[in-house]
Amino acid sequence: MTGEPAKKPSRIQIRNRRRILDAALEVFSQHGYRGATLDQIAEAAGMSKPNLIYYFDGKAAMHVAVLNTLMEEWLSPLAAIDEAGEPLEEILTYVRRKMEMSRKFPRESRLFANEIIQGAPRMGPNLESGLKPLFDEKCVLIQSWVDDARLAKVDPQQLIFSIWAITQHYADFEAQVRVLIEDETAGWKAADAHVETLFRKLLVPEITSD
Amino acid sequence: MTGEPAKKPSRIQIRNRRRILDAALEVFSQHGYRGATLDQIAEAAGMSKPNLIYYFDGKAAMHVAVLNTLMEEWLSPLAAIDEAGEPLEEILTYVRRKMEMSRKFPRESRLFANEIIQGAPRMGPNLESGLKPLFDEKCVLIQSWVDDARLAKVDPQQLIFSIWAITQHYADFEAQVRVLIEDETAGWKAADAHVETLFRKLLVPEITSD
DNA sequence: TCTGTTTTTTACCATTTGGTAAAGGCACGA
DNA sequence: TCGTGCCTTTACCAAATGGTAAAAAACAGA
Repeated sequence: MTGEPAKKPSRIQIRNRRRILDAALEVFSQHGYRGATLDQIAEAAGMSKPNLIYYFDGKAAMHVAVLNTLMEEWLSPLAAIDEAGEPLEEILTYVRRKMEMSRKFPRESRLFANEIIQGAPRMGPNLESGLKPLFDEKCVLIQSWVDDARLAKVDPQQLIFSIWAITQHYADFEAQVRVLIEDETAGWKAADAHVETLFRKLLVPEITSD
Repeated sequence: MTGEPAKKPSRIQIRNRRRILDAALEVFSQHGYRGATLDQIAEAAGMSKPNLIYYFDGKAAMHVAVLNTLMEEWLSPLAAIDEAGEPLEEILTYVRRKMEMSRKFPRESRLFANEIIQGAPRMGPNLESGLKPLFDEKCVLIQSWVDDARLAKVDPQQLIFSIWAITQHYADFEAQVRVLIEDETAGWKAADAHVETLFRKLLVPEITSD
């Protein structure tokens, strides 16, 4: 029923596909889909343009491949929020992991940012099917924590948006941050401390009287 | 010393320049600099492509013109933070005005976001000369408020980043927000309340004992 | 080593795109 | 009414860009 035999990919295929995806990530994240050219990607991947087409069925397919490849990893910190854990600590851990990802994978962050800002023209369905269910699930979980007074009263949806906005800001708007903050290392340290404080103050549950 | 005589622009010039800038804003904000085409802008402006070039010296010049035209207005809420005002109320007013701008001028927000994400290749100097002085000035002000215990201890730079990140998120990532939030009107209301709470909790000064 | 298959490259090509040349249209004062 | 100078458009162009054809090169199994 699956149509094609789907032969096992050779070692060369695996290596080259990886190289192309990495090059594509580099170029797409810096210039956006439209601004990226196959020549740029080819050069970054160290191979000729037609060879890209040999491995991926055109520019659009390459873009989708990059997005899909990274999507799961990108959402893994959210997925890792544990129902059984201590609510405040779970959320703060999530925040810390997001900050870490902004630092380690700014290209991935900008790739998604570019796509979303431009209206997610090539990722729309993926948002519905991949992101939305996970988002909804975690919102329900956080709401239950709020209802049990284990977190301060907060709108789970808005909370997650805030976390995304702040943590990804450091990667997405890095060019601006760099202009405004002289010492980069100190800046990151201050950012970590600030974000920790901010969400702690927002989320620490009130002392109830009953 | 100013070189050209700089004749007064005719009514037609004023009208058409405005129309072009608006069309350019529309197209640039949706597709980014590279993704936008002169044909798209021409169509949006309701005139022929060479006519654009008659009014603006090429695509890059148009982009810079749009950015510069909007820069001042975009920063006006930050500039409006008043040294003489009540600290917490000043900051919250700033936050509210930023939220309002996200709602009313999402195109402007996305225009800047696109530019910054891609490394501000055409706006770099403008950030240094236009944004940085204002940013530094307001950081000093906020720091003085903190030192006087009129605000909770907070890193002014990080505070401003947080405000930008959260408020602009609703405009820049609207495509994502729309997928995840069903009721748009309710979403905006919740956003307003959430943002208000978040920054109030962060900034309300501790009761000091001495 | 020989052979069939996979991988890669060298020309190409059609379209798109930023920009130009030059002529036509139009408003407005003399 | 007639120029005169501002405005606008119709062709065009050269470069860039996504993609193809087909041959060369590298590779793997017998």
